[in-house]
Amino acid sequence: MALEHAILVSLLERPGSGYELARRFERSIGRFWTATHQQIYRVLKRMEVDGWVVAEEIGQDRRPDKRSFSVADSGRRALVEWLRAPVQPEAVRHELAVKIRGAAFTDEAGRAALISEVERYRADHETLLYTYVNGEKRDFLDRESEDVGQRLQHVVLRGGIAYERMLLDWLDDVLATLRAL
Amino acid sequence: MALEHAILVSLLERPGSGYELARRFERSIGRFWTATHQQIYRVLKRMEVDGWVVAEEIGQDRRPDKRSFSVADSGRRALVEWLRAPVQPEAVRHELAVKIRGAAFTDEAGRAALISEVERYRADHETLLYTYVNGEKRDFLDRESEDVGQRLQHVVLRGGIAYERMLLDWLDDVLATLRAL
DNA sequence: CGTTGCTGTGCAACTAGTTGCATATGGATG
DNA sequence: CATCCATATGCAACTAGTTGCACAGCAACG
Repeated sequence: MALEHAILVSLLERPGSGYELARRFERSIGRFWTATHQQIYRVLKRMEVDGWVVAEEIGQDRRPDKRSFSVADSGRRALVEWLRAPVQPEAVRHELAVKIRGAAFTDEAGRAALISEVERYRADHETLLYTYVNGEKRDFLDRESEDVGQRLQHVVLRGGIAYERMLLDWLDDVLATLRAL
Repeated sequence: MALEHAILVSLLERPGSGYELARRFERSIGRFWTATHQQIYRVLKRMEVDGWVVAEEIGQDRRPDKRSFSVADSGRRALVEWLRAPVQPEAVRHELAVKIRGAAFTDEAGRAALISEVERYRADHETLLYTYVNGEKRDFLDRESEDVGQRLQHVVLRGGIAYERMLLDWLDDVLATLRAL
């Protein structure tokens, strides 16, 4: 598993509570590793038991108290060790591709419905691309003065942007192909 | 889940045994939906119980007997219905991106090891790209004369090619960034 | 003052997927 | 003749991830 390690990276970048982590997984980290808050709390508990992270109770005035987590030495060592291990081959699950090949086995109306779905999917990813591009403009203005962490976050974001651009081009190809059937 | 549906598409394209399906999932279908033979046999059994597929016993001379599956009417209806449903947002799990951001928290030797890993990963995907491109040349010579199924398979393959090209470009960016740290 | 909404934490049950193992036929290699 | 490889099917145990639900504080709105 790598959720532990994604959490370690996120907490090393900045300590935070389970709730804050969950919100980060909806945004930045979640672009390449999704997780729900339930899963995060469960894994966080295990990591605390294993001594990878330590919690600090923080009482808050206008909000419920929270437990802010930081990475302990053994957690950092675990991360460094994991970084050295070979990258596991990804488990690809691209539902849309299955549906496109499945379109050969439905009727005209079914294909029309799929075209609508692809259009909606394309619009969502176009929005996502703009979000990324705006985030890049906002957070990575001056490439020369970036520190190590920022450079690495930036190159990962550039990957997201490249992916979304490639996806939009391909979706146009898909739409043209479906419409021409 | 969509493994059922991926199997339905594969069996509609051509009936086959669990073993044959497993081999297809290592190649064509597995480019966008991975599954092991154990999982396939289990799901296939459930699909048979549900009446989505029917098996035919085939005795073979030089090989163990096999059970060849075809899609039944109710399976085809289930697929058509699923095709109409909205595409679920993908659960992204991109381990390499986590490792790249994690590289901020290791030492020089750790980053060197990561660079080697990225190089290996890049070489693997370059090989994969050549496999796709060769497959395209072999199977999709004459775009005008393609039937519906081939056109759809081809557009999905073009997606795989576009993805691999984008990935290689990005990995070069990653390598340059890591080396310049 | 009731509802909605954000912050904050978590359990329980379920589903999907992985890993390790088992078994059998028969061809090819050394 | 033993071993390895490809074909062929499957169980059992485990791990990871999803879904549904619950509870609590406090602020803002009407």
